[in-house]
Amino acid sequence: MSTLGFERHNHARCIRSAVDAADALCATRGLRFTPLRRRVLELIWQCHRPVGAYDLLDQLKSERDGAAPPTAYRALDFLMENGLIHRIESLNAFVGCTHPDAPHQSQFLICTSCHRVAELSDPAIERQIDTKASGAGFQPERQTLEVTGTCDACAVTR
Amino acid sequence: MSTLGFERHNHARCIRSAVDAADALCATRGLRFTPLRRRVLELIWQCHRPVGAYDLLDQLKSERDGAAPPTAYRALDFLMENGLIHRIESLNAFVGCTHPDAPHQSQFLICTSCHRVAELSDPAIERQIDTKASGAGFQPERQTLEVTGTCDACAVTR
DNA sequence: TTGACATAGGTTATACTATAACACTATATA
DNA sequence: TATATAGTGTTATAGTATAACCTATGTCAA
Repeated sequence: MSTLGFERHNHARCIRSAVDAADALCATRGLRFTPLRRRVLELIWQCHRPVGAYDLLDQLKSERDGAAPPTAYRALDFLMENGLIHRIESLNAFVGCTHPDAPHQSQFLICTSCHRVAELSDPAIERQIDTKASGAGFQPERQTLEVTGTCDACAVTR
Repeated sequence: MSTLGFERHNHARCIRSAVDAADALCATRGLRFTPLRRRVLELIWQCHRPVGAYDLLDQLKSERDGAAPPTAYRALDFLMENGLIHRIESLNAFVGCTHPDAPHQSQFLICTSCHRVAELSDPAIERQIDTKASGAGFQPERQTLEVTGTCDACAVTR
């Protein structure tokens, strides 16, 4: 089974399991998974496309009074710090992490046609980058890999 | 000799050679390397730190009347389209390309201490990413790899 | 040489993204 | 239940990028 996220799947279950996983993870780590943080994570998981902070904010505004940029950004910061979402740097947008339990670097395939993204999570690539950086006398801390192109589905229907 | 850019070097010559190379490249390709574009490239090469568009703009404003955001962004677009500079996505900033002659993907080491960056340009990593993406049914077009951490010099003097 | 076209740059306005700072509330726990 | 800490509300502002329209300049064919 592919874990790439471009394939068809039961999305309602997909959202639920992401939120449940976050719930469990927060419980384990003693983190406060507040209604706002939970809601923001749900909104991000509505689709496999990266969501902008202000798109999120628009939604939050329609649901609660007085939502303002910090409302969104603080929740996003919490979710990022705890590995529940990733930031796609090249899009200034956020996407749910598909395996928040295992620490890993940010690796994404981004389809420029349907705008869906898939998390790559290739430990071999991660290691190779790490090795190369270290070999150059650099102490690597965080990697961001973003590959744009065309996903399977979009290539077929072209 | 390392090509990583963190080491000491004759920087005046470094700028000059970058601009000369750009000159030659534009001549070869029939591109118009206008005074504005040349100046923006020079400003970017003033240091090996990524430069923000508005830092650049401040400098341009002090040199020419009526410089406005589009003044900077258009020159930056030209330089990027032609591989003379790269955009560091995680910093919203721009840095000179160290080998604009050879097509390659964006690979950077970014020191969070001194804020200098070095271009990695590792074809093996590039290939591995390409292979992995293709294997997942994705047609890769552009790769962006950004590694943050601590450079050699900063690690020593800590 | 001149006119037509395309490219580059000037100018104004605005959209989009993110954070600072301070007040208030909720929660955890001693 | 007092206290400390974390979370959120609220207002303001900083930082990044593009749209749209206009003028100037370079290019090239007739």
